[in-house]
Amino acid sequence: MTDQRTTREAERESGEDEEQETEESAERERQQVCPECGGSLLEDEEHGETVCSECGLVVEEDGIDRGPEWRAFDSREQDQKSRVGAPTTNMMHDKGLSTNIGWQDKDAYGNSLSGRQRRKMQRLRKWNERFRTRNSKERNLKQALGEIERMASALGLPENVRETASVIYRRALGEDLLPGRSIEGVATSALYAAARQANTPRSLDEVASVSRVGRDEIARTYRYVARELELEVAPTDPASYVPRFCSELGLTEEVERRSRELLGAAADAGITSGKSPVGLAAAAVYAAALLANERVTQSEVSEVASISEVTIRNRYHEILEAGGETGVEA
DNA sequence: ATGGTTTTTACTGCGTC
DNA sequence: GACGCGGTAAAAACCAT
Repeated sequence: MTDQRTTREAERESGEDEEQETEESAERERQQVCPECGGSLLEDEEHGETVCSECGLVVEEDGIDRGPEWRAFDSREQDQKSRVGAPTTNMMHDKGLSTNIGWQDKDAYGNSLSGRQRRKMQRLRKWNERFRTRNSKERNLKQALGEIERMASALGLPENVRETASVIYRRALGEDLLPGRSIEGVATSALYAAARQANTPRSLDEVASVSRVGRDEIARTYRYVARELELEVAPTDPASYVPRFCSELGLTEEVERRSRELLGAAADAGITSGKSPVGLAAAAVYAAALLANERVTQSEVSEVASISEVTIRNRYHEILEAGGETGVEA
């Protein structure tokens, strides 16, 4: 120990080269000795640091945490997140490999069971049945979650939306809302609802464009699911479309801010009710860009908002009228 | 199913680059 | 002359009843 320190210090004084330095630090790490005071080092796995027990010097940060990188809150999530799950469970149900417990309370020799044994078998039967039915739902769920994942990524929706969509889907599954409806349709509806709830809405058309089912079915299923699950989905706030439109059109924050002002003024003037939120947002963005002298054409806006130019024209006249009276002017 | 409202489609005229 | 914009009429879509 003392020898090592002295030789190291000697090296340092005699002008070390780079290679020697890195080699030396690697050695230090291996030997678990603090470079400052020579005390022994402790690994703090939770913070991913290696710390000196004597002087508290942090030798190494961002170490490798060898624990799981996720947490599972229930068994379903554990299944979903596990990276070692065998695919055989998927096949079991279909291949008839699952266990069946006979209903006769007889043992292998045909003798009747004692009351104690009978009760035990009843419990086993119950749980076996629970797990079996759960398995079929599980497979259903996997497919749906895959779809949600795919569509969310195609629509550029963030993690939390996928999370919410999954939760909604599971609830639908749990409440037996699936029979008579396609997995696709319900999955899409869940995603649509989740996007709205997270204030990053996508229009029905946008959602339909990445889904395997048509818009009408999505709308129908969505209504049904939303009603059955009593999802509280507030009418979409037009302002929640603004950031996306602005960024897709390459407009500045200034435009974004003004768009919100205009929408606020329009809401106060009471001209927003009954109008499509997308149309209002698109019109506000267009108007705001005009006021801020940033060049955008109506057709460009209609493109990103997937709304007709006519609607933009109609709305933005109304908006400017309302905005002008409320003090937002050019 | 129906009627009222909103949005879309399609077309036309006007001004500008 | 193409393009952006505005307006209009009729059709389609939407929504509550």
